[in-house]
Amino acid sequence: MTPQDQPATGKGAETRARILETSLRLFRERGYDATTMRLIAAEAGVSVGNAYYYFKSKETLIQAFYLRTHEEHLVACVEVLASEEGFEHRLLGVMDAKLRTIEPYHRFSGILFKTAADPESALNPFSAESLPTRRESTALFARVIEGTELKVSSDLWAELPNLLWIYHMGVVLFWIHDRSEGRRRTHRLVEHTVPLISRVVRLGSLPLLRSLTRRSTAFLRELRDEIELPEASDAS
Amino acid sequence: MTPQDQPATGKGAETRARILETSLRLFRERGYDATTMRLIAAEAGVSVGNAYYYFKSKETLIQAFYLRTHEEHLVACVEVLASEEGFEHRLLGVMDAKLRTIEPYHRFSGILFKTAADPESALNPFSAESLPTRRESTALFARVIEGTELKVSSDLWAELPNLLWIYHMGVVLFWIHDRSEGRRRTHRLVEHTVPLISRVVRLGSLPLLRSLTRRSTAFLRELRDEIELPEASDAS
DNA sequence: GTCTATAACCGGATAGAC
DNA sequence: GTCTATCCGGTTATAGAC
Repeated sequence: MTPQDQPATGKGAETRARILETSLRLFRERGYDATTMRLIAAEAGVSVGNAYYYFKSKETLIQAFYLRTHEEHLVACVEVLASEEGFEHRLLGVMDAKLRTIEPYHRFSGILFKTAADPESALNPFSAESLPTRRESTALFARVIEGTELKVSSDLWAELPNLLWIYHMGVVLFWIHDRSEGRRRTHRLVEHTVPLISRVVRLGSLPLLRSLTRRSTAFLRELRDEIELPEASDAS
Repeated sequence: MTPQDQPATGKGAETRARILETSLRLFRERGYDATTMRLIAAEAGVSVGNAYYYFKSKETLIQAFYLRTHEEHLVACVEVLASEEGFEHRLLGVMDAKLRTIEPYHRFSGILFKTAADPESALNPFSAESLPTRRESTALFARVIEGTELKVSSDLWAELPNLLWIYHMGVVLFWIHDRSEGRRRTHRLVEHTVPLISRVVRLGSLPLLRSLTRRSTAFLRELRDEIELPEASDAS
């Protein structure tokens, strides 16, 4: 139906790609607000109406950006995940890869979180529409803990990928607001919090903390089920 | 100079108030987007240009909303903070008061926090412009721990208000995305996490976790200083 | 110097012709 | 699938009234 999702392989696919590339370049170069739809259209050599034929709104272009950086992140993680074995090194590597992947877009990141914070927007990472992407992203963190020496209880093991995904969202939030040169503060944050997480996770297995861990994971699981199941409200 | 901050006590003060009340009412009734500046002006019985004379942008109206709910929250906390003595009860009371205060605005909270999330915006809670409000809000959490039986090391004690403020921001973020009836999920989240925080804080004093706590609080303090000092960059 | 009103401008989005 | 013309709403310029 709409040519707005999978460009498939028609003639217009090339036009679509041209508009997308142009807009991402302009976002990088001039930021989001300064990049008007009229400018994107002009630079891509199409009319405004035509740009809207392929992307139903300016925001939609952001979604394309998300997808792209996510894919780039996956690629950037391949090496660490293949070579490193320790939990800390793997997590650190994945987080570093993330920061490196999104850095070129820092200037335009403001708008990202802005739209991401809107509960109405399909772009927000907690929305039902984002579930597939979220699952994929969480799967990455599952790979971080798979095949490591990490010894944790099975209930924590099941929730850990989600917890790490949330942690990673928090880091991105910090990054967005980070005005230090080269995002120095965010890098320090990661370097400091990754070992912290590692230690806390290991501590969670101690008998002393067993009941606390168990209750927390149970609650987490319940919340997650409730949210991921498409509004299976009270009455059937 | 600008009549946009303190209305003082002139004749225009009444006009300003009328515009503000009208817009807040319309936001509640029709949502943010459906409330145009032209409509606000018409309903308030002024011209569009006049509305802009008192509020430099539509966003500014949101700032007024913030201020109002913050003040309402303070009032709503007076009782718990005066009567309760235990840390858990005090924190729970303050969080409950928060949720109760903002609940009437849940419908259009998305847009509110959307603009607040923009790093460029003076409205965002992490901005330099928000420092005074942030300090005030953090002070509220300092009052939560003051005069309780809570026994924690002095370094953690110093950082705890900030940590609780961040926790409270996270809860609000969850609340924004909470579509359950009566915000049931958020309430459960608070009920579950408050005791968890209490337990973790107490555990932090154990010898086993002493070094972990010390290193974390040191890092937190450093980060906070760096952020709160107005960009005291490398070179003087 | 305080306040008000009208007429634009600008950019996101849409309608409808080709 | 592509274009032109147009709408709509936030915002600003400007001219002036009290």
